[in-house]
Amino acid sequence: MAQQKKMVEAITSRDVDFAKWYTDIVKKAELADYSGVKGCMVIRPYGYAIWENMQQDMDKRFKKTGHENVYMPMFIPESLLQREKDHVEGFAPECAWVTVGGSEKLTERLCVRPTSETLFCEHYAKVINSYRDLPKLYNQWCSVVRWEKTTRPFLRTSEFLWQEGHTMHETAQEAREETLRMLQVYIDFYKETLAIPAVTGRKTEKEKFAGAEETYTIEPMMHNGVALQGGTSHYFGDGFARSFDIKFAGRDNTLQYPFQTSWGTSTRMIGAIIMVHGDDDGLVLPPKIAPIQVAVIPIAQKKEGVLDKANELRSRLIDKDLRVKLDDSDKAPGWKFSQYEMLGVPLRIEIGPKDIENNQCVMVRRDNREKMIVSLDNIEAAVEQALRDIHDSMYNAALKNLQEKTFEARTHEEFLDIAANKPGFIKAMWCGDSACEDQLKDETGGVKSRCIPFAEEHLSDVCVCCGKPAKHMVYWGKQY
RNA sequence: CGGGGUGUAGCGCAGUUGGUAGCGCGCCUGCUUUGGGAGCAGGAUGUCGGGGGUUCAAGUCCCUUCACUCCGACCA
Repeated sequence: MAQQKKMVEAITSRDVDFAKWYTDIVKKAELADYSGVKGCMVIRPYGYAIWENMQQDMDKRFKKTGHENVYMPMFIPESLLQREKDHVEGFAPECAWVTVGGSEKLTERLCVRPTSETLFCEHYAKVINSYRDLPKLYNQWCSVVRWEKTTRPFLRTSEFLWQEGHTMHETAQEAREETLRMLQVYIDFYKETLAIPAVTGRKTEKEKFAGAEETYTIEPMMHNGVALQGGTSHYFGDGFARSFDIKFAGRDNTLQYPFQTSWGTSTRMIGAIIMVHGDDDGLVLPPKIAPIQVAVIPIAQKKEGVLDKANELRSRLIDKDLRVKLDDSDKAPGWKFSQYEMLGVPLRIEIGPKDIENNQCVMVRRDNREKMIVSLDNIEAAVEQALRDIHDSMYNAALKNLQEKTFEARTHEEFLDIAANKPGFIKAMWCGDSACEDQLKDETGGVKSRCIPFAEEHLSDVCVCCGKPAKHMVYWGKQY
């Protein structure tokens, strides 16, 4: 066999051109396609199946923590949006507006929701009257629109799918606990489901959400060392409640303002999966969310008994609730191997006449190409074990990348040197002044504070930028 | 929003001094194949991104729009 004579659908190497590699995978793994609508993408069945699997997993976690799903309107009247000053200032530049309905010009224009805090608040004002109505733990699955200047599939599109949780609590303490609880849900989801490790912590004043008192973030690192804000959880205090006049009668029979949180993750996570786990042969999907977990490839399938055996194998695995595809198309086996690698299918099983003779099959892991000859007697257990192993290996490989690309800077020169020469995160001390964040960003061409981690280390006494006494250790890095 | 690039068959591309549309892959049919992107034979496929202009004649020149992409400024 002439090996790889024609790489028909070859993709750009990850190390040669990361950006092109990324879009190649989006297209060739059939995750999404460009549409005729500026800045918007078509999420194709395979990409949407990944999103559905993520949704199901997260939704269970939200329900387990006591949340209920609701649906709010997709339009926000301008007057409603303007109720909270910081919020509207933050979002005004990226709002899309509806000004005409039918042929009538609207008396008040409608914003296509960029996020739904204001709508939740308007509703909460009606349904919260007593401390007995609290907490309100709502979540919404929907799409939102942000008029972005430049877009990239999954990472930044004008419209994107997401979930937004919005909760109201009797006390600040409870709301703060909720903010951190949901951040932890995200951290667990990233680790247990997406096999993605991340740095987490609190955003600086400069980087926090418009209208929030505190913003917490999960920041996974992509293979090339660039960060992606992977999910955020906000504590609002009672600021929105005051702006929207949400009041409840407390246990002491006084009128009080409730305390609020919101938290969100989006289809951007699909971008993270691509850039954390993918390689030069295509996508590599974490088994938990892979639309196809096992691809069964029959060899010499026209030979007597091969397809029967392959079908039997498929049925046995499906009985274990595994997502299995048996590809009995008349493509050559080598073509199928490459195709399912491109699609990131975690496990491939080859079964041919020789295997059947020996009551075995060949199992090949997508993540490390390891080939295993496995007896058909307890193939179910072997597959389930392999999928667990794949998940763990993927997580560990991503963790290794994160650790190897995290550096410490103690001086200004050191910081600039690392920023210029070593892609990744930089740990460095900071005085707390946003002017230093601005300066470092300018000097480095885009390195920004990612977060103040929960467990800060003491690297030195002074700010890496201005030399004044340091208040915090901050993770810094470029972001998508 | 500034600077570059691209738009021709499903995909990737070629198309010269303007002269009537081409290649590879894929697709369809048949036969042979099957353990890393199979072989042979036959076949189908185009508003040349849209609009306007110059010309006897425009994929090609001019104007104008739209979309995509990369690099900056702004952001889930």
